[in-house]
Amino acid sequence: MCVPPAFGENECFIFLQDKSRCHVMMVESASETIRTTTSNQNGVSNLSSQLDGGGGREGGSNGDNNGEISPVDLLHLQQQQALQAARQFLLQQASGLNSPSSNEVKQSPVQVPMSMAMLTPQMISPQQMQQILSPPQLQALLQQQQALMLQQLQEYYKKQQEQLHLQLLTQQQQQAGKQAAKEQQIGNKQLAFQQQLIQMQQLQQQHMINLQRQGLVSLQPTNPMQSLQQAMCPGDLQQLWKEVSGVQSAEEALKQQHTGEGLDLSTNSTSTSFPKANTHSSLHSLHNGQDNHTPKRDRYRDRARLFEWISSFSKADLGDEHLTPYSKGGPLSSSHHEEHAGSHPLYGHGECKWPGCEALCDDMGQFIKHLNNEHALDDRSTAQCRVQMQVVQQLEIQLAKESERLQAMMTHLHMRPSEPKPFNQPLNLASSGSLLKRESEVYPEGLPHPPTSATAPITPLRQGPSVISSSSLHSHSHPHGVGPIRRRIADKFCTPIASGIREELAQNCEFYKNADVRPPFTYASLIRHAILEAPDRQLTLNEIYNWFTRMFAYFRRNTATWKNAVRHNLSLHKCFVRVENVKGAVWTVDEVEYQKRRPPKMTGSPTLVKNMISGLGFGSLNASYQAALAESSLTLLNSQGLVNPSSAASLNMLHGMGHDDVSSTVEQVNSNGSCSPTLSPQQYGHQVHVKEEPTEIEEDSRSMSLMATVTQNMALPSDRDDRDLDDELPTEELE
DNA sequence: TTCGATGTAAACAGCA
DNA sequence: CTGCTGTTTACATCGA
Repeated sequence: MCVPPAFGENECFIFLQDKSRCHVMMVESASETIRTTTSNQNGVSNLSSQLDGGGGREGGSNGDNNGEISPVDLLHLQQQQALQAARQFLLQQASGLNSPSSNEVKQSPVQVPMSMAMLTPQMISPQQMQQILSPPQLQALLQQQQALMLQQLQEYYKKQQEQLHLQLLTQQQQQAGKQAAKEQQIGNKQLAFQQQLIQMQQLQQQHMINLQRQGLVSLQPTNPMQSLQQAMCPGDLQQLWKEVSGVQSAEEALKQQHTGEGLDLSTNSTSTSFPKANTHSSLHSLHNGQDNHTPKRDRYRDRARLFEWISSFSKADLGDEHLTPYSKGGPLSSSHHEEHAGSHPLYGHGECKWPGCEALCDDMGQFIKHLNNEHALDDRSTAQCRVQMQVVQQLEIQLAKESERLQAMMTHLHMRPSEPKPFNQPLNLASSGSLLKRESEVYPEGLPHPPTSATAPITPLRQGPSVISSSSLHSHSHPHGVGPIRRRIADKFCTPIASGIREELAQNCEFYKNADVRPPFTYASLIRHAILEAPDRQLTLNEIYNWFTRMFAYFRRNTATWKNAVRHNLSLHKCFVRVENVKGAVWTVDEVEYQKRRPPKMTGSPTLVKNMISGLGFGSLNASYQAALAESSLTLLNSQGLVNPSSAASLNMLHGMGHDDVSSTVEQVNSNGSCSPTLSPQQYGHQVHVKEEPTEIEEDSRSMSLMATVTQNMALPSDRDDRDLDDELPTEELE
C-alpha cells in the first residue's frame, strides 16, 4: 500500500481492480473511522468535507490534522472520539429521545468505514457509486462483515439502552457514575470494533493491491472533481506513466502528479470526468515538462508516438498524421503542441480515438460527453485499458531488445554506438534505446508480455494505427480506412528492428484476438498467413473468413468490407491460387508469386542494404561497408544453421516473410545474388509444387528453422500456429 | 509527377 | 430470389 505523502498516514487511495473493472477506492484508516464515529451528525459532514478536501483541493494535503498524525496521536484521537461518541450516544439515550437507535445506525452508519460511507447516496451519485463499486467478491465480503459488525453493535447499543432505561428508572440518583463506567465500556468496545475494522480494511487493501497487480491499474476518481493524482499512489502513477507515456524518473512523475499534469493519461483511460485543467493532452504536458532536456526530446517523441498510437489504435486522417512531427521527425515541439493544445489524446480529427471507437464528435465537449458515456469504467474499457498497457509494455520490451541487438551488431561491426543516432527519425533506436532499456528495467522479464508488440506497437509508431483510424473511414467512407497506411508506415520505418521475436509474435496473436485493433498487415499477407497456417495450406474462402474473425477481433465487424477486400485480394493477387477441390474450391498460396510481388524497394541487395542502412541511420557508410553489412547479415543467417541456401530461400518463400521484414530482406539479398544463395528456377518450381502439394512437412520444418535463425528468436514455436504467425507477422511488420 | 502497392467500394456473373 | 463466391473495375492514398 502506498501512501501519498501529501495525504498523510491516515488516508490512502487504493486502486482495485478485478477482471472487469478497476476501482479507485479511498480507504481511510483509523482517524477516518473515528471521525465518522464521532457522531451521527458529524459523521456525514466530516465525510463530505474530507471528500471535498480530497477532490477539491488540488494536490494539497487534506488539511486538518490529516497530514502529520502519528500512530500514537491517531490512537489517542481514536480513543477520544470513541469516548465522545459513546458519551453522546448515552446522552441521547438518557435524554429520553425516542430516536431509534437502529435507525440511527442505518441512516448514518456510525462505524462504517469511510470506504463504505463513500458509497452512501448522500456522498456520491448513484453513477459514482456504481463506478466505485468494488469487486463483487470483495464487496460482498466487506458488506457481510460490516453488516455483521453493525448488527452486533446495534444489539450492543440496544442492550445498553435497555440497561440505561432501567437504570434511569430505578437509579436516577446514581446515573452519573454509571454513565461514566459505561462510557468507558462503550469506548473500549468501539475501539475494539474499530480495530477490527482497521484490520478488515487492511485486508481489503491488501486484496485490492493484489487485484491491482494482477492486471491493469485503473483509475477512477470517486469525486468528479477529484484529481487522479490525488487518488493515485505515487508509485502507481509513476508506473502508469512509465508504462504509457514513458516517464522515466520518479521525480518527473511526481512532479507531474503534483502539478496536475500527467494525470491526463489516467484520466483519459478510464475516467468519467475531465477536469478542465486536465482535458489537455497529457502529451502536451509531458512535453512541456521535458522540453528543457534536449536529449530526452527524441525519447519523448518516441514515447509520444507510442502513446499516440496507443491512445488511438485507430487514427484518423492520414494527411494530418503525416504532417505531425512524429511522422516527419521534426521537432515535436510546436506542431505537436499545437496538435494537442486544447485537445485530448483520445480525441482527434473530430472523432474519438479510443481503441475501436471512432465515434464522431463535433467538439471537445461532445467528445468528453462521449468519453464519459461510452468509455466509462466498465468491463470493456478496463480490458481495453489493460490491453493498451500491455501494448506499451511489450513494445518497450521489444524496443529494448532490438536496441540491444542493434548495439551488439554495431559493436560487432566496430561501429560506435553513437552513430545510429542520426537515424532516430525512422527508428529512433538510438534515442530510444537508453530509454527503452530503462523501461525494460522497469518491466522485467517477469512481466506478462502483452500481445502486442512486435507488430502492433511498432506499427503504431509508424503511424500504423493512425492510419487505421476512423477519420479516414469517415472522410472516405472507408470502414477500415487503413489499408495503404499500414504499408506506408511500415515502409517508412522499415528496419531490421522488427525482426521477429517469436514470443512477441505469439503474443501479438493473442493481442489481436482480443483487441479491436486493426492488424498492421495487408490483406494479402493475412490471407497468405491464414492459408499457410492451415494444416494442408489451403483454405476455402469461408475458412479464411473464419480465420480472420478468429484471429483478429478487428475483423469481427465491418464484415462486408473486409470480406470484400479478402475476395478482392484473392482474385487480384496472382499469389493466391484457387484450386478446385472435391469439396469445392480452396485457396492456396503461390509463394513464388507472393515473393515476386514484393516492393521494388527491397529488390536488390544494394538496395536492400541501402534501405537497411538508411533505416538504421548508417547512411554515411560507404558502399563497401554497406555491402559488408549485408554480407554479415547473410553470414549470420548461414552461420545459424541455414546451410542450404535453397532451403533458406524456399523457407522464406514458404513462410513468407513479408517483403518488408528482415527475413524477407535477407531472402531478397539472396535472390539478388549479390551475396549468395540464390534461388534456382528449379527451386522456384519446387516451391510452386510445394504450394500445390501442401503436404510437404519438410518445408515446414525448414522454414521453421529459418525463421528461428532469421529472427534469432531462438526457440522454435511449439505449436504450428505460433510458428506461422511468427513467421508472418514479423514480416508484415516491416512492411 | 509517375508508378506500384494497397484498401475500399461497387458492379457483375455464376452457382446452389 | 437470395446469398455466397469470384472477378473485375474504379478510385483514393501513400511512399518511393
